[in-house]
Amino acid sequence: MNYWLMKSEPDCFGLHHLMAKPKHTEHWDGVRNYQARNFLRAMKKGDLAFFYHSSCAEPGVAGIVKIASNAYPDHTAWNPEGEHFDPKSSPENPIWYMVDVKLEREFKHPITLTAIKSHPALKNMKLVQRGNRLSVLPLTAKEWNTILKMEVARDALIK
DNA sequence: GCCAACGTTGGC
DNA sequence: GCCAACGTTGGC
Repeated sequence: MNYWLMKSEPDCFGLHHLMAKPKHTEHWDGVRNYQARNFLRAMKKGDLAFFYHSSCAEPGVAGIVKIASNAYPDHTAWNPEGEHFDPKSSPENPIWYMVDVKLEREFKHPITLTAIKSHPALKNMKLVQRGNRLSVLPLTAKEWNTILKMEVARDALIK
């Protein structure tokens, strides 16, 4: 079991868009960065990932998704009309990959980037390191559990 | 909208 | 292989 963090802009495809899909499942397409692609290919069906909202008013972890498939070729790279077209990729020689994700649950209260940055146990997270721009990145089990505990603690605080 | 950080491209 | 130019990401 591995843990991941996947970024998306909520205006484009947020957690609620995923919730609206049949079976709360959708493919995670459009990754066009080799390092992020390699992480996608390292994913195994059954892994868990945080759904992270980026480039919005309050960036942070919005919920949890389960990786619902192993990686397979991203066919959106083959559509010349599509936003994510890449002429270098073909069905015979796919460059880009995607996985299916299924929404597990939405956090009652998102864990904001500010909260993540201020937590001492998370200072080595890839997310908060200098110049990080990867849209898919791995988490340690410790980082995963720390964020889960932050959600519980925040919930208790508000009650 | 600004800008820092990074990846990619292409000339040499 | 080097590196300048350019495009993109994403927080602020």
